[in-house]
Amino acid sequence: MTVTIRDVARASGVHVSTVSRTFSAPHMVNAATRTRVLTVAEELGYRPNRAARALTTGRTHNLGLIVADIANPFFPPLIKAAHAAARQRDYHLFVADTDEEPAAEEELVQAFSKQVDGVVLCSPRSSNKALERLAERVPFVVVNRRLRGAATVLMDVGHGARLAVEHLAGLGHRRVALVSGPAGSWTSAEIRTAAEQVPGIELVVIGPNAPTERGGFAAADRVRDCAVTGVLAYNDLVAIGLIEGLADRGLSVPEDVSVVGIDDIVSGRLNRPKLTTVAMPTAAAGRLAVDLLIQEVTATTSLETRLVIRDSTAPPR
Amino acid sequence: MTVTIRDVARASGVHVSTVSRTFSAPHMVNAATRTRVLTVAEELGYRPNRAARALTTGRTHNLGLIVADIANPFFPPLIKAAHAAARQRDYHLFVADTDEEPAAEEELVQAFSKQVDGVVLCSPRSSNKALERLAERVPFVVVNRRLRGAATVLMDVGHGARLAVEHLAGLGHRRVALVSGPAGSWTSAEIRTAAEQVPGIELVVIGPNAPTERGGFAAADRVRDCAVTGVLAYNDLVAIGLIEGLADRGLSVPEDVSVVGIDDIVSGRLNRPKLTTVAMPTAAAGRLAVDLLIQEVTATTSLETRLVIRDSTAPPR
DNA sequence: TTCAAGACTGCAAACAGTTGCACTAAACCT
DNA sequence: AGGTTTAGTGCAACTGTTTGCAGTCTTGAA
Repeated sequence: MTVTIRDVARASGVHVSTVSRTFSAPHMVNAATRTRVLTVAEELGYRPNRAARALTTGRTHNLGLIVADIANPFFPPLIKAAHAAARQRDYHLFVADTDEEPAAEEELVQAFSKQVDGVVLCSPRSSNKALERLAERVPFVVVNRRLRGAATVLMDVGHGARLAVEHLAGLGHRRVALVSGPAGSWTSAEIRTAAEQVPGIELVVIGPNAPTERGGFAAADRVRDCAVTGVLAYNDLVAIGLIEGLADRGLSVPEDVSVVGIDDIVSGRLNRPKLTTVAMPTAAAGRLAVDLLIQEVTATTSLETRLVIRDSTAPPR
Repeated sequence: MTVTIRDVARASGVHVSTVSRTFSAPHMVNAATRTRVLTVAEELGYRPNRAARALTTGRTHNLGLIVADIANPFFPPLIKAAHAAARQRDYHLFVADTDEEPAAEEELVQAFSKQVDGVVLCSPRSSNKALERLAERVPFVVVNRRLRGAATVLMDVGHGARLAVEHLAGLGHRRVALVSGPAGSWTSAEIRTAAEQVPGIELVVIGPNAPTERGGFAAADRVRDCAVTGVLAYNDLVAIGLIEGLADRGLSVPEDVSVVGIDDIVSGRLNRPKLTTVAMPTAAAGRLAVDLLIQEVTATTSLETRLVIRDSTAPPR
């Protein structure tokens, strides 16, 4: 049924090992035989079986990518870039979704372990111990989480948050709210410590909140009650939900309160008002993560973020 | 290094075949030995090697999913649902992105073929012939494309388009534009033929257009020039771009012109005005596609769509 | 008591490749 | 001419698991 290396060997009058080598070590075989084997292989429609190859070499040429929620608009650009980078080096990409369930991370890594050469873990929520245990099973790189000993790619959201709050300060705001993210999120912690350090700004922290539009919507009451003129939201979805919630309460953005988001998802660009936000280099992170994985270098890199000023911020009344 | 079935066999004093059976055919092994093997396996941290298993059984327990553009907001919910369905049956999912390049479809399927038990192809653009050729290599199901002989899941966008145009008619519109999608798209053709059949409506077709916000933006001039009061756009991104383009030209939605999109992506819900749109059951399609694949049934199913009326449509001036 | 049936388990041959080693023949060097 | 290197190829063992077949040991029935 399926054509194997032996069929090609027979049809081209050489031993299987020669066929094997024309594919995995072409320089070791005579040019003439090589082309003969290749044409025969082409005719027969032979493709090396990667699973079988993996068995002896131990390398699968597959990578795993684990995110909390594929449908969260933050991730697709990252996934896309990771896929492109993998493809470029002839790797295939498993994609998995933990559904925001930390336990699923561990299980997925385990399940992947024999089938991939490495996995990239985005914003993992598992404990350090659990991650270290996993590191013994399969190489991985973590994105947006600090982890000793593992390859890491960080997006410098702290810097972005500082820029955002400074932007608000520059517009004349003095009292701003931080509508924070879920408890235990590295990103959320980074944002907070950075925001707190901006001089001349009185920061009130509201949270933790779900990292969703709904979470932002639900925080609207508390934002209104704490008498701020500016808000930094955990991410764009939260910002959009918050803007909607504020509108329901008669407050308009940016006239009554300025809101800045984080991530720069497309919905933010399409939203009215267009969101001022901290652009996260998600594509670069995805690409870099798989490159690190493939090259087996364990470095920790921090990617630049930048502030994109659009229409949701203005001087206070 | 890595613990194999032999290690478990040795440690629990049975033959490897018994260990194998405790995992793949538990009912064939004595309860006592089974538990012994399982505890030993647990202690040693043994996980069956799927690649090796695939070699003898021919089943990899992997599936492939190919879409045109992972970052297109239409797809992530589909991918997520497909992943969940796969996971539920202990399958892993390769995800790939053709970058809107039809040639990539064929190449990706080829590359996947030995490594998956089947692939789901979303809105493929390859020729029928090419697809039939691929069908010989690996089972697949196509989404949003009609293909004889292959398992198919369709979203009944024609019906949705008809509802949309009827909705406009009901509001009193008489002349509406169809801002169509890319040439050769099955979906676009479906929309068109359905929209043309609504009585009492004079339809002017504008296109083909890129299926993006930019495409919609670029169509704004032609929409203005053709003196319509209502528009059906190929998808929500086009609709949003169009609304923006119209605003630039001093036309507001829905006061001056009503716009209805298709897909019901989140950006449409978050957009101002909130988009009236045809909701596509993407999650259901993803789930169904992998179920069909796993169960190896080749049926063709058509999923219901429905009209969601929000704020971008109103009676004409 | 004897025999057949059934429940477990072991044996060994696959599955589709890779790779260290051995071998041959040609090319190169004095 | 003789020896040494080198290029190319074949041989066979190995990767981790499954599975048809055969063997052993119980168990139940006649």
